[in-house]
Parts: sequence; structure tokens; C-alpha cells
Amino acid sequence: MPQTTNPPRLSERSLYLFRSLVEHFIHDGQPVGSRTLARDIGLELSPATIRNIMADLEDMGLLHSPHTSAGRVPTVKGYRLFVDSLLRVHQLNNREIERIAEELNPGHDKQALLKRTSSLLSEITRLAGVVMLPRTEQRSLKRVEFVALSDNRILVILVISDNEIQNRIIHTARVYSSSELQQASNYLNEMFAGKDLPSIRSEILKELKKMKENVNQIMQTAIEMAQQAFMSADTRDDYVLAGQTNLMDVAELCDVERLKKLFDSFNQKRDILHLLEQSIHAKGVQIFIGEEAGYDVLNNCSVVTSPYEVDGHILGVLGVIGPTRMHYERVIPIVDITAKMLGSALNSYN
Amino acid sequence: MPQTTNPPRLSERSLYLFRSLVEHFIHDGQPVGSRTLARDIGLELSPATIRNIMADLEDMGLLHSPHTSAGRVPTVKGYRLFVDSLLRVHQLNNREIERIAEELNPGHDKQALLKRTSSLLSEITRLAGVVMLPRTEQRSLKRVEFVALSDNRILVILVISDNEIQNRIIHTARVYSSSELQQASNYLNEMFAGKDLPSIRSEILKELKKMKENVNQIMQTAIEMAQQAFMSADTRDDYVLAGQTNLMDVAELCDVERLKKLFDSFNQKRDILHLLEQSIHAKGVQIFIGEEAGYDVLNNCSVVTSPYEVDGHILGVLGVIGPTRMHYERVIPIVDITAKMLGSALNSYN
DNA sequence: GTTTTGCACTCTAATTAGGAGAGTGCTAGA
DNA sequence: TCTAGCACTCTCCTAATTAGAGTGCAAAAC
Repeated sequence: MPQTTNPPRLSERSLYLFRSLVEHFIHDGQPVGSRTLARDIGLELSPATIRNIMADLEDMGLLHSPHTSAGRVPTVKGYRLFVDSLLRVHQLNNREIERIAEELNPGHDKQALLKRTSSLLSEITRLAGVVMLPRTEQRSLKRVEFVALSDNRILVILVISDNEIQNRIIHTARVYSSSELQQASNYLNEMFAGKDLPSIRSEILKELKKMKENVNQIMQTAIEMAQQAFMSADTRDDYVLAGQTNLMDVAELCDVERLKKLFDSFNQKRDILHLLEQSIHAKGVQIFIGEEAGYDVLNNCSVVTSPYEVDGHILGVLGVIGPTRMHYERVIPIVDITAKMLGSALNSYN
Repeated sequence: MPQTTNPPRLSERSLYLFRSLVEHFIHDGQPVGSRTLARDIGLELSPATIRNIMADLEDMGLLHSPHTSAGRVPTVKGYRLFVDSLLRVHQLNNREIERIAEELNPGHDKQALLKRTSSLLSEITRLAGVVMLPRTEQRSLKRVEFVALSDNRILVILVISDNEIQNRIIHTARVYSSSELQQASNYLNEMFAGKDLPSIRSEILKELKKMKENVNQIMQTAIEMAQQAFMSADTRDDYVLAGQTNLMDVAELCDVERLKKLFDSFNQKRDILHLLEQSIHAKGVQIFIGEEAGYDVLNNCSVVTSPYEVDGHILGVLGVIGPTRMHYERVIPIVDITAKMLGSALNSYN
């Protein structure tokens, strides 16, 4: 027996046909019929043959007919196969790469940079762009400063990395003089600068236990303040979303009900955050197609994500949200490169 | 001649009828016919009479028929009359007032409070809530601090009012020691604390001119830094919007095209900002109905705004955006009270 | 054995027609 | 000045029809 057929009956030709169909569908959103396919692909096959093949593909769960006499549409499983094995990823041309590099030059503060990244993703892909903010956990303290405000309140400034600053206001039992505050911050900077927040927290706890023996007033003041400043809830996870409205142009989602649900879940953030977290330890670009993601609101949507990192440390995840019928061959490299460029832009902050 | 008719032929009865019609339409969104009105209002009038009156009202431009055999619908001019002269504003019940007071207690920082206010407006009205952020201009500096970062970069912390902090990063020609920075900030605090930003700017300019004669190194350093810290572009105007998605439930706007345009203009912010600015010096609640506002995207929308103030100084404007067919009698007092409560919440920061 | 042709069949989308319902404007009468 | 009556108009809903696209299957061709 000659080696012509693949294990589950996926001949070279079937795959080629399948790929053409998916590309066709992604291109113009209409179910693809056998006639069209016969005309448009290079192969000299009659529509009938193509129908036979399509019937096989449908049996395998890769295609689906909306109804008897419409053409075929890829299923989630079909998109999966397409994306994993058949996709020909475009190279971005230099203009596009330059554009990204230019827009992500480390100009302003970190928060602004992340916003910019998100907008950039949405502008280039004409879909929704999302950038998950770095968790405080993974970054280290550069410096802490105290500023006395009125009424026992103290402004705590945490400089996390050069371009990221967090402000917190704490309330103290008594009023501290600014020299006391100065001493406290000197002490804390000496002790904690360069360490990451979780370890700072555990050290604070240790110090608190030792407190009774310790009569040094400065240290005591400092640790008391540190407790309030650092022990407060972690800066909650969050993300920046841009270009929601681009999704309103997408035919598949063009129904106010659906869109409202989708937008509501963008606002609640919970589901999207879960999804993004899933890919935080993925290597490179990851793709969630339709129901695969496990969130109903994302049916008919795909999410293309990539973690971004500095010095090998993953800081967060960014990505693009669009219809399952998106131009993966373009979106994937865009997400990939943007993640890398964001990483290096952030790197220059250190 | 008895004093029964108003100048442009608006009898008591016509007005009553008109008000009933508008209320009816606001309630269920359907054009109101003469039969319905005859049935539902207290007056013992036949539909035919009501038709005559409605015809008059239509001639005056207060009503409009979508087509020959639909009922009538108020025009923009009609809404205007309704809102200005006929509206019976509801008193909010205590539960609602308490709710607002509770949510707007000055817990976190100012930014968070404004966000909360915006969400609150949208939740209570089930429409979109918007809060314009205070302009930096109108507030005074409490304190300025410098923190040296790496590479000639200095973190400037402007404490504007106790709970509002702005961070800026400036680049300097040479590296300054932290004691130099300390001296500079002491000097500037002495000089500028308590003054508002525009006057600080003009003083800086004066000082710069005097510079040549002045050989005091500390002052020179300080003024150079101040120049960079304060002269940078004003914190641009901005607003916080919440509950966009509520508008997707509104039947009149339920068309993806329209909604997209509306949302896009929310994102661009320009138009909405212009509109909000218009009412910054209005006394109390102001209402823009449909085309009145002069922005096409806001056709079929009304905006109810009120400035909020502390100590008689207007800080900004907040409001609600919804369909022209909104429950003005509820929305108006909500906007009014929220503005007042926000004012007093902000007041407690001083 | 694979591919093609031919044909009956199915389903959608667009068009048309018919009626029900709501509301109007007008005129004549109370 | 108001009411009653009536013809008229317009929308909305439903049903029926048709054209078009695409399928599946069986028999013929390669």
C-alpha cells in the first residue's frame, strides 16, 4: 500500500483545501461553497470533488454548515488546526516595525507607556488591544519617601522602578515631624531598597516581632510606618483596554445584546483577567479561540496574547481581542513584536 | 376680555395636555395618540378635541408625528418647554440620599472618589455618568518634593491638595545631590506653598529674569527645577465616564452605527469636554437636549450637568448622559444632589 | 478507485400581497 | 367650542412566492 493517506485521513490535498477555505472565510466572512473554492484555488477540481472533501472535513469536526444550503464555515476545532499547523505567518514589513518601535519609545511614565501600547495594538490591528499591568509583587522597591500632610496623615511615595511611582496615604496615631520622617525613610531605604515587595513584607513582620526588645525610636517609627505603607492590599491586578469600539464594526459581533455583554465583561475585568493570567507563563504567543477560553461572552471571539518581560522576568501579558475570524497571520506577529518591544522599552527604565 | 389665554395661545389646558403627553412618551417610548391620552388623563375630553389641541401644539413646533398615523412625539423644543416650565421634579427619598452620601464618603484618594462618583451616577440613573476632573489651574500647591532618580532624572512630587498628588519626571543637565534637592524643595515650598499654579508660573518667569544678578546657587537650582516642574503642559482636561454600556439598552440608540459614533466621541473626549465646559459657570443643574448641544453624535441624547464646588470655588462639572427621553424628574435631582455631596466630600480633604 | 456530471432537494433572503390596528384630518352637527 | 363620524394613511405582521446558492447522491466518465 503506498503512503498516500495520513492517519486520520488528512491528505495533503484536504489540508490545502481546508486552509484555502479558512483563508477565504477569514477574508470575506461569508460561508464558503464548493463552487467558489473550485474557482479560486489553484487546483483543477470540480465542485463535486470539493464537496466530497468538505463532507469529510465536516465529519471530522473541522467545518460546519450554518444550514443546508450555505457554504461551510470553520469550527473552533478547525480554527485550532489552522492556527497550529496551517497558518502562514506574515513577516511585518519594516514600516510597521518602525512604527511600533517609535511609539513605544520610553518617553513618559510607565502607566502612560502601557496605555500607549494598548492603543497601538488596537490601532494596528483595528481590534481591541489589552495590556495587563505588572503585578507589584514581581518588582522591587527602589526607594520610599514620606511627606507629612495635615492631621496625622502621611503621604507615602513608593518608587518601584524609575518610572513607576505609587502614592499611598496612611494615617498615624500621632503627628510626626518632618525630620522624623526623613530619618525613617533613610532607615527604610537602607534596609529595603532593591528588595521585592513580598520579601519586604515578610521582613517587616519579623521586625515587628523583634520590636519589644528594640528601643531605638527611629527604627520603631520607621517600621510602624512601613507596616502601614507596605502591608496594605496589593495593588490589585488591572489592565488597560483600548479600541473597544473597533469591535462594533465586526459583523459577527454586530448585535447590541452580544456587544453589551462583551463590554460589560470588559468593565468587570474579572473574566478577561483570568484569561490573561492563564497565559502569563506561556512561552510566546498564545491563542484562545472562541469557546476554548471557557467564557461565554467570548464566543465568536479570539484572544491572541503574549507575555512581556524584562531581563527574563515576566511582568505581564498583552494581547488583542477580536472575532474568531481575524487575520491571525497579521495579528500574531504584531502581538509578538509588540510584547518584545514593550519589554525592551521597559528595560530602559532600569 | 378675561385673562384666559397666554400670549402664544397656550391655554392652561393645552399645557396640561402637553405635559401629560410628554410624561406618557417618556414613560413608554411609544408615540402617543389622541385616544390613549383621552383615556389616561383626568380630563373629560374626546379624542377629537385632543387631536385639535395636538395639531396646534404641532404647529407651534412642540410635537411631531413620525408618520401620518403614529401618535405624537415631543420635539427638542417641546422637551425644552417641558423641562423649563412643566417638569415636576421628584424629591429623592431618604434611602437614595443616604446611598449617595454613603458612597461618596471621602475614603480613598481624590481620583478614586471621582471615579466612584461617576459610577454612582450611572448606577442610580442607569445611564452614563460623567465627572470632569478639576483643572489644575484652579487649585493651589500644598507642597513640592524632589527625589533623585538615576541618570540626571528627578522625580517631582506636587502635592496639590492633601489627597491629590501629581508625579512628574524631569531631566536635568547635571546630577544633583539629595541635599541640594532638599534645599531646593525647602526654598520652593517657602516661596510657593499655598499659591495657585498660574501665579506660580508667572513668578517663576519673573525669577528667571532676575537670575543673572542672582548668584545664590540654591535659589538658582531651585528655580531651574521649578521651571521644568511647573511649566510643563497643564495636566490636560479630562473626565471619568462610567456606565457607557447602559446606553446600549436604550431603545432609541440601539443601533450599532450610532452607538459606535457616540462611544468614539466619548473616547476622543473633545466634544464632551467642550459641552461640559459650557456649563462650568452655570448656576446649578443645566440641561442640553438633543441637537441643542450642537454635536451630531448627541442627537437623541440629553446631557444633564451640574458644576461641583468647594468653598464657593467651582472645581469641575459632573453629569449624566442619556436619551432625550429620560426621566428628567429623577435625573435632575440626582445630578444636583450628587454635585453637592461631591463638593462636600472634597471639602473634607482640605 | 477517483473524479465528474446531472439532478432533485433544501434553505435563505428578498419581494409581494393582504389585513389588522392605530391614528389622523376634516366636516357636520350638538 | 366641543364632539361624532368617517374616509384615509401609514406601519407592522403574516403568509406566500420566487430566485439563488449550495448541498447530497447516484450514475457515468476517466
